[in-house]
Amino acid sequence: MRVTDVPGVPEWLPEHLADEGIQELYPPQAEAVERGVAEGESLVASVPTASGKTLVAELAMLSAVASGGKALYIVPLRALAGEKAREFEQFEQYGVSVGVSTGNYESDGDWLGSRDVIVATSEKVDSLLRNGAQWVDDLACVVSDEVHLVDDSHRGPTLEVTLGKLRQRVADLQVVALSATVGNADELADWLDAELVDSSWRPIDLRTGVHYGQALHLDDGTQRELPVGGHDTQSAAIVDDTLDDGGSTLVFVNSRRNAEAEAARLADVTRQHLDAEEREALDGLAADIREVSDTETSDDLADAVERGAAYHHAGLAREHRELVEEAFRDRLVKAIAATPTLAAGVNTPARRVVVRDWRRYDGDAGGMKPLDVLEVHQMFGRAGRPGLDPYGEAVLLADTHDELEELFDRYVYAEPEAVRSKLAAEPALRTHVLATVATGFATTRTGLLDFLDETLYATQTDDPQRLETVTDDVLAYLARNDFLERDGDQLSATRSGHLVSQLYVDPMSAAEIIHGLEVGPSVESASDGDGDDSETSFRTASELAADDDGDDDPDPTPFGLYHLVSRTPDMYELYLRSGDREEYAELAYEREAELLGRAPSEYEDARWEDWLSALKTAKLLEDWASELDEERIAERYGVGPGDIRGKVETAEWLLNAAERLAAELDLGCAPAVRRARKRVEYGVREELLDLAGVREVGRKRARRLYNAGIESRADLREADKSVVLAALRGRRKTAETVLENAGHENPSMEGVDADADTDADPNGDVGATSADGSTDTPERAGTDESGSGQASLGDFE
DNA sequence: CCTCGGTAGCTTTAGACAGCATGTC
DNA sequence: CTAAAGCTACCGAGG
Repeated sequence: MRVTDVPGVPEWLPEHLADEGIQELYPPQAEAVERGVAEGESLVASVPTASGKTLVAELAMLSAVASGGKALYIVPLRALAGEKAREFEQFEQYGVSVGVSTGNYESDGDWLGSRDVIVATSEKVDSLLRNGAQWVDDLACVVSDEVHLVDDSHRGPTLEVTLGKLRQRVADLQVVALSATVGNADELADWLDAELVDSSWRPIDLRTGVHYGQALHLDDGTQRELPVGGHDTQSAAIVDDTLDDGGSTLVFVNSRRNAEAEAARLADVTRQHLDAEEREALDGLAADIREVSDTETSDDLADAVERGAAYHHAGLAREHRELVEEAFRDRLVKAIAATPTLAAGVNTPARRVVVRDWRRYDGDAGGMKPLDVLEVHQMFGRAGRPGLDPYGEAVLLADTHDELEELFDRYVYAEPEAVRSKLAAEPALRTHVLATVATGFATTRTGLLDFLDETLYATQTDDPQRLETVTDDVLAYLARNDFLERDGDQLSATRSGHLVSQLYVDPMSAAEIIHGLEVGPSVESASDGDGDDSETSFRTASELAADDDGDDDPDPTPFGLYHLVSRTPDMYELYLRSGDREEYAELAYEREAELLGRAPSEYEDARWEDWLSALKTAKLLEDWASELDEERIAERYGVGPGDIRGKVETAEWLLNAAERLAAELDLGCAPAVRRARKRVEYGVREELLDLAGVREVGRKRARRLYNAGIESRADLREADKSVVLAALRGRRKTAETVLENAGHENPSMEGVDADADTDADPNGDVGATSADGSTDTPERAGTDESGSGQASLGDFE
């Protein structure tokens, strides 16, 4: 089918596509058009990666926009939202406006409602629905990318419920669901009342197979010699062979450590294939990588990149990942060893894909579990760049002949699994039942069950009772925690229930937070403890005054609050390593007075384990909020820069929720919670909060200013400019901007010289001392560097 | 004394959404 | 129901 023959599409589109080199539709695209995607028909397209799904979505969205409606494109990842929006911006020249909305990014300029095409994550769409976004009623078309993720036990239910709500709210809404090839695309189509295109067609050839011994065994029965030769590993030999042909390779492994070790090995191969120009470019890239973060992770990555290889996993900072992905697309980095981050993320195709590890540790299963066929096929799908590679090749690695045969049966010739809804689980229903009632989607138990009856789960289950049973359990839980009220069949959300729904936290997190804040420190009058009065000194004069006003509950400490939000189901747990149990059990005892709520006993195994794991997270957050540098934190907790950022972000979000809940319930500690949140947000100690609130002043600059005697925003306005300039290490432009942001009358630095007496020595920064800066436990003694941070420690002792 | 290689035993284990209001070194 | 790679400490041989 030619693009000129597509009905319903705006008239400028065929020419635009022709300019892009698209004259003829791919077979699955043509089939989608025949089923009416461009004329408002709902459709499930179950097709391989890179077989033109995006164009199918565009045909649907553009014809919807052309007939006066809006289109919504739902993505599973924030990073994908940006990528998709950039693709759709090609249509802005025809007057189609595009907006993005994710948790950390909102389209600038006009309000979302004025956009024709909106790209958002499923959670953000859910949240927008909960918060009453009006433009939803103008939607004509919704595209759901990677719908097979409804199978995901954590995030799948959100997508499932959100699609259900959109369909219920907007009559005749066109739903275009794009899926990887799955075992039961027909069931998805049934659920969405949609037409089905189920195809395995690909624009470029993908050969799959297994490498065993000295040869690549391919799915068409052929073999291709590929000797391991002098190489250490099969993957190294494959990378070498691919490079001989000018291609790049993606190697999937099952752990971060494996990714790093593999990258180091592959770098020995890739370095042999670099020319002088590439070496120079890679040196520059390595320097950029080191610049991103001062951690071992960052250094190791740079070392590999200098030699033309890289690793990729969630411990990397976002900038790291972006740099690596971009360099790989530019063919500068020749091989990447990656965890599954890369299989699901932004588009990074390679000539060859190697799935080195096909089993992954699963604690619940008690050992290594084989990857799903669907997951392996997703990795395979990264092989072959349309228009650039002549073909793609994806292989698994076998050690034995038996394994060779097993891998062929298990993955090469196997059909992907069926997608199964995970909705009927308490954690999922807890949040969605509350939101469904709070937003008025359902006002009765019957109405709620009717709504749930339209979900994928209901169409798939052979135990219809189960959904009802779990729903009743969840309703009881929500009522018990005062988020919901029941009156016979009637359901209504309480004020706090509404708030919890809008804040988008798990009701169980909210309940834990509320309980912790209400009960307060587990030991009475924590601040009157053992003379080490570290906790009260965090409080400002006005707070102490407030306490004198008859409120005799001590405020929770930041550490107590960090622990509280860290033990919430919304905070991903940090692993306890060997020795950690003892270390954090000791910390739990030392800081017992600060911890909020009832501590579990050491004999309640699972709870105690969670308690300690949360304590580890809390300590990390406290270190961050005590200006400990990234490098030390990464080393101390065995995490990467990406993990630190992730924890901090989640803590910020949950502490914001805690603050709002405290205010709503009149708990009085909202200001203390706010300060704890600000400290995590800025990564500073109490005394820098004011300074770090000035734009362009972060934890480092604030500390330097403070050490130079400038302790507040007001000081900054009246400060001697030469002192400010010296504290900011002589950066005139920065100093001007900072003064301007602080509200200085005349920020100009013209004619000002840095004050030679002001020492901007970074060692003046507070180092590794922990926030209480007092107890001399062995574990801390070694990190207390002589003389560091004297100026500020006084405030804590 | 140092280096290299081999090995036994121990340790560790993927990912990433959301609120709100604006911005690091 | 189900593990395995990588790292470390250690040993012995060779230079």
